[in-house]
Order: sequence, then structure tokens, then C-alpha cells
Amino acid sequence: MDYIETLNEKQREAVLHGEGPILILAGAGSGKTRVLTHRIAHLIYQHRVAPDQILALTFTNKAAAEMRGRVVKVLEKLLPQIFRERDLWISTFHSACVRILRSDIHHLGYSNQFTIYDDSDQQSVIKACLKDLNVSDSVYSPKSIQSRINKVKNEGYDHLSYKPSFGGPYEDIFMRVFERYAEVLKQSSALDFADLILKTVHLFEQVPRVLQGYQERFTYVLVDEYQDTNRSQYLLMKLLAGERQNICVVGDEDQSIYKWRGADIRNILNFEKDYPSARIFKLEQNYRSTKNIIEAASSVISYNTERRDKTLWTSNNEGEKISLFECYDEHDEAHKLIHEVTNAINEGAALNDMAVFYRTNAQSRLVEDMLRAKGVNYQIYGGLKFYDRLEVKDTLAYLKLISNPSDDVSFRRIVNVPTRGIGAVSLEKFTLKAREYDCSLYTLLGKIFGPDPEVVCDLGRGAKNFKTFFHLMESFRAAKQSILPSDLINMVIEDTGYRKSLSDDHSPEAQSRLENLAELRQSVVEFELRRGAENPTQTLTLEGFLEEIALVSDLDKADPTAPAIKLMTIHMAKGLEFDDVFILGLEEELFPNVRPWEPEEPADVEEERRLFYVAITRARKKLRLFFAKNRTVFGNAHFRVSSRFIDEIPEQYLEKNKADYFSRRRNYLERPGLPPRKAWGRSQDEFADPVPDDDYAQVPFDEGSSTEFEGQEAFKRGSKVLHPAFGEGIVRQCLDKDKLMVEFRGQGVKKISLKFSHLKGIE
DNA sequence: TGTTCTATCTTTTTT
DNA sequence: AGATAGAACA
Repeated sequence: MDYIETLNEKQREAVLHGEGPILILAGAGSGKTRVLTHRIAHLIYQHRVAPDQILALTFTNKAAAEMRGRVVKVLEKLLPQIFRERDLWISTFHSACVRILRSDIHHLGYSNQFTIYDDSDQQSVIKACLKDLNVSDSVYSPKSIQSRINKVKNEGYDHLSYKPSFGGPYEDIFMRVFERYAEVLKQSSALDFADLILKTVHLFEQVPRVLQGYQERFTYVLVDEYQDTNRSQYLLMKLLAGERQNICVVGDEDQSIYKWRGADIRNILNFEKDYPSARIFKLEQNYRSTKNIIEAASSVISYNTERRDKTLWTSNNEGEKISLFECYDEHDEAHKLIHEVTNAINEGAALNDMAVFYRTNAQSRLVEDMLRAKGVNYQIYGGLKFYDRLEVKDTLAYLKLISNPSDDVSFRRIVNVPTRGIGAVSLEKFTLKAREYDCSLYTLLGKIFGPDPEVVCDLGRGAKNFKTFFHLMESFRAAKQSILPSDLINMVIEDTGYRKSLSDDHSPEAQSRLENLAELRQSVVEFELRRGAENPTQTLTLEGFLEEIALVSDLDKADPTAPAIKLMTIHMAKGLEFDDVFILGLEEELFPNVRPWEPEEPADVEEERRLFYVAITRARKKLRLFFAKNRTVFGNAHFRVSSRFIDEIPEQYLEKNKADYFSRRRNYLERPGLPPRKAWGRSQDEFADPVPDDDYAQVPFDEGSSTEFEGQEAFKRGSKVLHPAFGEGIVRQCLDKDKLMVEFRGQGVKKISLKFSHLKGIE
């Protein structure tokens, strides 16, 4: 069996071990995915376990896809006749639970056609609840209530089982909101993310027959990234493992970075207590990185106290030292980054094997601008999402309402989009009526305007409009049965008048919105093609598409082989690896990210340190770290101190590059084709960079720049311009003497004020 | 009821 | 600095 030969001794032991609970402590880059996939393959090939008896759970679709691909690769040669890929349940926690709930949630009195509410849907519900209960949202901010509710649910409790540990008026009100929230969700046939796991747990607890079915079916369960499981996921696995306890978990407590999402590090630390017969395997040999990188990483993580004793080692070469760049400010940082990227490429490094990591999404912007200006291909993951755009969300809300008429969040969103004369006042009245009848909004419409009206009520002037809306929606619901989702989406855009309202509006934004809708339709078409090819028996449903949108992130769809440097937060980087890694913003407050007005919790700093550890260990060959001495936050300049994490790397692994006088000057001089930025204030930054004034006096500040263009005459509709931040664009409209609408490649249309941003004509 | 201006907040990280 | 949500206005 050559698939066994390729493993090292420790890995092989873990793969070959038979029944019972197994904990695999796998350091970064020690081949944990390899062990998992080989174990699955081994169970199927050697122990003749049927593929559909195995359940393997991950956190991201990307990890699931990779694991699936690798299992398939091993097995399709060995067992071509009996092995069917589609029998494998290798998926994320959330998709697996959705699959279970779609077939069985009716036992809990929920509709199997439930809708999944995302973050912003959840927030809308909470706001509505606060309003229902007459609670001021300034005292009880929807955001804090949201995170509290999620926290409770992630810990495995719902509004019935949760008891606040301390009483008090705040707690009472929180509980009332929580209860109302649960009520609204149920009435809307909607589940939030936490519910997907929690309701599955409830289903198993309350309907033993269903649990037993799954326990009998899944004779082996495996969990990847076990350190990131929260309590409700832990309960889920415990139920599924049942008495057989064929549970295999893989994880590394040093890479636990999702505490804020409810991950409970105790799950992995206490595994042997939960499963006393557990066998433990430690994988400590790293195959990924150079010695320098591994030793630096080990040193950093050793500053954490909450960890098992574990030492990562490698037989790889020593490799290059880690480069550290002190930068004058974030502009200089971006500049030095590009400089390093270009150097690396000239030395033969591959662009698609490079990644830039940062702590917060907001940091990406400057880097993007710089990469674009220099013509370096890049791909950015996370941050603002396509599906979050206004017009896309509106259209999706129609689709969601068609799929689930009880979905009140979607109802409210689109009942007056495009405007059809149902304003806030009418809607408010209508909402009260719905509460009176204790039903969802659309259900009430049905009761008033449906074939056999049960309810008569005076909706005033809006009555006619409500009626029109109802019949429109009914026509969609009827059409849904017989046409493809991609045709339905066209029908929605046309018949609601959404397209007309956008094309009547000749503004450039409307134009780009139309394009986004076309793109949305295209993504439905792609879904249909993909699903059709994968699984011809499965019907191409609207629900399937909506589900995919809810559960699949853009990282999952990204193409790792594209010739582009990858930009992402460190959280997104977990599980990935690159030859060259660049980490930005290694400054106190930013990374470790602590809010200066709150007391610093040691446990939080430890989590940040694990995050840094994850970031370092992504690098195969070369690591470059950056920090800035000044950084603009919310438009205000701040001094910065380099991160304590830098000091935790022994000097011998570092090669330090100081910021020189030119770092600052470069900000003016080396911005190709761009005018210099505003003059520096003489205030604080003089202290941060104690250079004599006249050293800077020669830097051409504003001279020259203002003569490049005079007023706005140079810009006409259709002329090409260059913006310091957004890059190349085309003027779509001149609003007045100062304001232009400019369309930028890949970023849609922005309103530009000439007073504040320096536009330059090109060509 | 719909539009435009202003004030406020943002930045942790995501299935 | 920029986006957004609410308030004042037409």
C-alpha cells in the first residue's frame, strides 16, 4: 500500500490506529490534512467502511474541498468500481447541519424550507425586536445584544435554557429581547448561523430516533481544527460519536484563533477527560518551513502559558533570516512592501506563491492602491462582499421571500423597493396588524388579498399598493415551480420594475448597479451549471442557490493558482501556505489588537499571539515583517510602537531594516504619476521622526502640483483620469464645479470632490 | 412620501 | 477619510 509508505512514523500510527477516540495534536505544517485524508482512505480501503458511513467536518468550504479532493485522489485508483465521491460526507459543520435540518427539522415544529439569516438579517431582527418591546436601542445597542445572543447560542443554550448568572434590570431586558428574537425567527421560519448547529443538537436531544439514525449511519466521525470548536459543536460531536466513540479529532491549541466566535480551547485540552480511552498522537515535525521560521515561531508561542508542552522541529534548511522593516508610516509601509515584492520576483520568486497578511481588513486598502498603481496582479479575499451590495441584497431579498414567504426581514426590505407607495407609516400600521394576528407579514397579505380572505382591514391609501405587491409576489411563487432560478431572477428584476427604475435613472451609479445585477444572474447560471454537472439527479433549486450564498465565502471560490499575490486577514490565512509571506502592521494596539481604553486581558493577548504564530507558520521560505512609526486611524495620525511580538523573536533570526530619512520623502517623490499629498501638519509627527526641518524643506510640497490642472475644465464626460487612491477611471458625469462622478475599474462609480482629491487627467 | 444634507461611527477577526 | 443612517426639508 504505497499510500502508507509516504507517511512518517507518527503519522502512520495515527492513520493505522483502529477503533475508539483519537486525538491528533498536529503542529503547524506537520501534515495533519495528510493524516486525515489518509485515515479516511484507509478506513474505506482497508476496513471496508462504506464512504457514506464517514462524516468528516471542517470549518471552511475550502478545507472541506481540499480534503475531499485528496481522499478522492487516493481512492479512485484503488477502488474505482465501488467508490463514489458523492457518498462522502466531507463538509463544513454548517453545511452538514443544514443538510440534516432540511430533512428533519420539522420534528421541532420548524419548516424544512427555512431561510438562513446572515449577520445583517440578524441585526434587522434585533432592531425590530427592540422596537416591538419599546426598548431604547441607545442603551441596549443592537450590536451588543447580537453578540451576546450569539455567544449564548454558541455555548449551547437557547432562550429557554439560558439563565444569566447575575440578575438585574439589564439582564431582564436582555432576556425579553432574546425571547422575542427567538419568537420572530421561528415565525419567519428562519435560522441564524448559531442555530444551524444548535437546532441540530436540539433535534438530536429531543428526537432520539433521528439521532439514532445518524449514529447508525456514521460509524466514523472526524473533525478538523478541533481547537476552534465551540461548545455547541462539541455537544454535536459528542452526540454523533455516541457509544461507539469512533471519533478522531485533529487540532493544535497554538492555532486557536476563534475565541471571539465561541471557540472553546478546553474542548481540545480536555479531550482525554471526555473520552478516557482516547489515544493521543503528537505530530511535531514540520515539513513546510525553514529552520529560521520554525524556531522564531516556537520562540514566540512559548510566551503563551495556556498550552500543552509541544516542540515543533524541522529537518529543513536554515533558510534566510526574517526581514523586519521599520516604516515611517502606512504609506511607506505599502511602498516598502511593493519594493520587496518586486525584488523577490526579480530573484525568481513566483507571484502566486506570495501572500500579504494583515490584522484588520481596513489595512488592505493602501496596499491595493499601491499594487494597482505598480501594475502588480493581486487577489483580495474577504472584506467587502459582492452579495452585500445594496441592489444585490434587494434582489436576493425577493428571492428569499419567494422561497420563504414568512421571511419578514426580506419582506420589510423590498416591500417598497422600487418605491411603490408603501412608506414607513403604512408599513408600521401593517406590522402592528400582523402582530395582532400573530402571523408573518406576507401571511397577513394572503389573509387579506388571497383567494379566500379571512381578514378585512383598512390599510388606507396603501391598500391598493399592498394588493399589487401581493399579486406580483404570487406570480413569482407560481413561476418558481416551473422555471430555472436564473430565469426567475430575470423575472424578478423585470416585473418588479427594478431594472426600469435603474435604467430610467441615468446616473452612473445606476449603471453599475445594473451591471451588478447582471453579475448576480451570472452567478446563478454558474451555480446551475455546476450543480447540474456534479449531480444531475438533484434539482436545481432556488433554495440551493440561496444556501450556497449563505454558507460559501469568496475565499472558497478563489483560484490559488492565479498569477497574483494574495491579500487577506490572518484569520483567512489559516490552513494555507505560501513561499513568501509579508505581515503588515506589527504595532502595539493594532497587533496585538487591543482597545486602549479597555483593560488588557492576558488571555486576549495570548490569542493574538497565536494569531501571529499562525501567520508566521504560513511561510515556507521567506518571511517579511513590517511596522510603521506613524499610522492614520479614522483619519487621525497616531504614533506607533512596534509590537511586543517582534521582541519575542530572538535577534539571531532577524535582519532589521531601519526607516531612513528617505522613507518619509519617498512618500512625496515616488508616487508615479501622482501629485504629492497634502502638506504635513507641523504638530505631532515632528516628534516621531526627529529630522531637522530643512532636511524636508527641499521636498516639493504643493508647488507644481496645482498647475497640473486648473479647476475642472480639464475633465469632461468620458475623459480618463487617475486618482491617487482608486487608480484609473472614466468621468461619467460632472455634477458641479467641484464634484465629479467617476467610474473606477473594478470599484464602480464614486463621487469625487476635486477639493479633496487630486485627480490627474491621462492620455 | 421621497430627497438631500448632516452627524455619527467605523476597525478586529467570520461560518 | 469614507460610508451610512437618521433627520430636516420639499
